[in-house]
Amino acid sequence: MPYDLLKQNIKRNVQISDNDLDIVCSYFKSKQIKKKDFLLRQGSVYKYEGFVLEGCFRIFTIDKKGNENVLYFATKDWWLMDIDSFMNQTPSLLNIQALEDSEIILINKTDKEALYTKLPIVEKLFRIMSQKALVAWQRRLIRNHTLTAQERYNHFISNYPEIASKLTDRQKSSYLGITHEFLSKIKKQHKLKKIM
Amino acid sequence: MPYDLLKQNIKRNVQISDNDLDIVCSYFKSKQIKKKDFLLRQGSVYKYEGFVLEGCFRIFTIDKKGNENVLYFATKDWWLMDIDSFMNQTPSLLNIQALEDSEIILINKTDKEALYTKLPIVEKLFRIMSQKALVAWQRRLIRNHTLTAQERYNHFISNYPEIASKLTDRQKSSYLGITHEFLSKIKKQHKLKKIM
DNA sequence: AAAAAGAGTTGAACAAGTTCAACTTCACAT
DNA sequence: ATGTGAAGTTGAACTTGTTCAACTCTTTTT
Repeated sequence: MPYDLLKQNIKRNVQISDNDLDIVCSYFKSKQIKKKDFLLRQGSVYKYEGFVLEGCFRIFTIDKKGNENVLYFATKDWWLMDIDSFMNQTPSLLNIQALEDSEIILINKTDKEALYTKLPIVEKLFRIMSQKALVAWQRRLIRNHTLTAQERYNHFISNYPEIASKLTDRQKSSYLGITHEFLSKIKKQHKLKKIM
Repeated sequence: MPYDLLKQNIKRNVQISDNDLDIVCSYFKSKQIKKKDFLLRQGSVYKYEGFVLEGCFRIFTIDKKGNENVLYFATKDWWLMDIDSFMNQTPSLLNIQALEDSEIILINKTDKEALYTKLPIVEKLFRIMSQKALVAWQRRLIRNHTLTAQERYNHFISNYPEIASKLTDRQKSSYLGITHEFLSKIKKQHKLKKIM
């Protein structure tokens, strides 16, 4: 049952019949992605919305100075969407890159629109998912305003240990909005505190 | 037609019949709020979702150190929602306060659920609105990571001049995630640059 | 197995933003 | 009209985080 993970994920958000679940699943197609390959590159249009079955992705932008800025990571059981580009079919500001060999399932825009029409419950599903995501983004912004880099680092590794364990320090620092040099110093401080 | 503003707002997001629009509007009740009064206080449960007809609100948290942290402002034609508290009917982390005498229209949770069931288009409406909001939050986080306080200030006042004009510098600084003293210094720098 | 590239660490000098305290200016309630 | 409190300004000392360069340690590529 390769789609079991997707089904469980959906059931956590809406009440849906097994039959409808099967219909939803039938719209998705599986895809393997090799480590370091891109699912999407800045400037091109995002044609698929995805759900990660296995592996790990980073979603990031590159600013004018050439710095990479990670918006978020997506591992097993996470949705991969570039809402802006997907919804409006405009060039994306984001890159989506696999950090390890990964497997995802994809749905394209036309099929998704069809699915919304065929099964109104899907509309509700994405409404609820989007609202939950919105809350998460708001909380992250508050953390960025109120916590120090040290505190944000601690929050990240204790709240997302599975993801953190797959990442290099450079990737973590990019997500936290600090330089990798400073993250290194934070970790040293942390160790010193433990010893004392 | 006091609900014209709401109707126009909705029509910008979904195609909807005038009849359905009237039904949607009939679920909202108007409320006047005096300057400095709270629509919601941290710790209480948010029972209504609102749409601003006139005036201005600030949505903010107070952290452990006692600092106020503005998440966003809402003026005329903006939605006022504390999604987390409203969706799950749990105590809110947010405060919503009127910055001037204001008028909003409200819908309560039970009625909103009823509306979702009665008119599936409303489900689509809020799905689309949430997704658009999500994009805006992601972009704001990127700006926070990549821009200096100076640049964020410039971005804010040039992108939201109407809102900015209603705010004190303290409120702006709280939204930008800096101290009001530093904002004052930024403005001075800015003026000096203009002169030279 | 060697070479090359990427990842982490460290230090010194620097820049960005904060804190605190003192002062000025403005709004508005009485 | 006046007093009071909130809003804005400024400076000095401070903290947090950056930059750049040098070095080490792994990984990956060949």
